[in-house]
Amino acid sequence: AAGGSPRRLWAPMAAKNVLTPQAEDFPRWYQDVVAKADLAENGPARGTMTMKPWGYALWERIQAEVDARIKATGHDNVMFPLFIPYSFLQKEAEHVEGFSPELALVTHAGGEDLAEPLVVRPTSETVIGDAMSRWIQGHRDLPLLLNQWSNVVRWELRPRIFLRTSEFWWQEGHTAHATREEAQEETLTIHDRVYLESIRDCMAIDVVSGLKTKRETFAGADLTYTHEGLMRDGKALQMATSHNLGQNFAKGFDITYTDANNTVQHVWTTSWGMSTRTVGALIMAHGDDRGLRLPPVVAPRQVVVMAVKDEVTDICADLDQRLMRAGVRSKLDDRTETSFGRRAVEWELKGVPIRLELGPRDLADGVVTLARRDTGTKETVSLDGVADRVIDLLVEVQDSLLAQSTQRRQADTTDVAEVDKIEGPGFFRIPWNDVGETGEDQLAERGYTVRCLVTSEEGLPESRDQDDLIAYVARAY
RNA sequence: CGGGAUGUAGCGCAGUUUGGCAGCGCGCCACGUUCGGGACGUGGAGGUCCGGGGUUCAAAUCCCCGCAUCCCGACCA
Repeated sequence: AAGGSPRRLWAPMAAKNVLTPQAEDFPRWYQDVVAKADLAENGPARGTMTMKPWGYALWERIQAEVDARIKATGHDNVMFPLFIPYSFLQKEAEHVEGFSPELALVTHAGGEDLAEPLVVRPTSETVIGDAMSRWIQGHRDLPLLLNQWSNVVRWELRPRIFLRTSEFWWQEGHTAHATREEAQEETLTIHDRVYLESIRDCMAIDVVSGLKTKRETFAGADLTYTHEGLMRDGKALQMATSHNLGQNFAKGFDITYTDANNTVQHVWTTSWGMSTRTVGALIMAHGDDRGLRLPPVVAPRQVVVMAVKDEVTDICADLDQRLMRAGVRSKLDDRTETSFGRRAVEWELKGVPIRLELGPRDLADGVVTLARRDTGTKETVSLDGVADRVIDLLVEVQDSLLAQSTQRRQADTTDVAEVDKIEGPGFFRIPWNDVGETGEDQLAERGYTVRCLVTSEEGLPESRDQDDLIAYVARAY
């Protein structure tokens, strides 16, 4: 390296150590995991994102789990237009006011200026509300349960890969009901079943579930429920929201039905969404110094079978097949022309929960070496019993990751009596009566927000006016 | 929009102060040796130095204008 500066000479060494997380530069660590796990890269336009195969496979797994749960609650999938006439947004006053600053508008198309600008959808309440007004006539048309998987655009000022991109992919559910009670029940069912199960049971992330304050409520909603996860650096992240929209959109779009008494009534609607942000949450909640750690339920590959030497690839292929027949998402790595260390590191960075390493020495002993990604430990298991052991261990790893998430959330939650005592990372529990909207504004000046309100039993409140509410306060992404 | 930086090979960067052959690491290609935890050697390919204008014998480098990106803040329904 003639003429090379000292810094240049140790660049390869430094490159191996960039994953070390430090509180003050956690986002940097996060970006390194995204890059080294080969999940995604920044897109050509500001704040956009190109998802790479491993990142997409992970998102696809999350989608599959969420979609199955949505279908189980009786919803049908639909597809609505990407472009929405600007006038649609203006039909609900709070909605347009809330979204205006971050809208992407198409003003020119087909070689001429458009008579009316088109909004690239930031969410689809308006265009779906327009359809609902035609699709719903009588009470026999209710409830109407729709879900859409789509990309939406919100021109946020500070994009961050996966966590807040200008364009993101999500699932948005939209429903219409005959009564307020039914709409509220739907909102809570989605929140407690579809979303909580997806986040807690599939992604192994423990959350605080509650009601948003007025300040944080979705533009156009009466009530917004949220799941707030706590990331490794003590900052909270909103992982999914469900909205009871009351009759706000029903009145704006004239969505009415004739009830059993031949009276025309406005419907009650809900909407709810969960996005690619959850991939970011997964990284931030479970990642460690060696990269991503994936919970087995959402891992695109749960096990990778590594052939250490060429002569064992056949037996490794058999093992891979055996695992797949046993219902395990297994992958054979027979790239023996690439060094073992490089391959092992690649699967670690990508977060595959279990690696099975099989070489001639193992084969001679009738065993296989099993490496756990979450703990970094290795064990030797007999070749005959490996499938059973793998299945048990996948469950154990899943449980262990959730337990770690729960433990972190509990350890990082502090009870305080005054707003002034809130300082540092983690959640702070404080009676909502002692905060109020004034206290909320004061907290905002110091970078804190009320993430959500819960009842004294940690349950979901039915209204923001209950007396016993506890506020969860934290810094947030 | 306010404050601060940056723009040079696919990626990460040096070179700009003091104008003088376009460089380094990683990655990529070929061959060989390796390869039970991020291998090494030799050779090679790869460039609109963000764009436009100016100064000069000569500009990545100096001057002017523009554009883009990143960081801090505001904003994040």
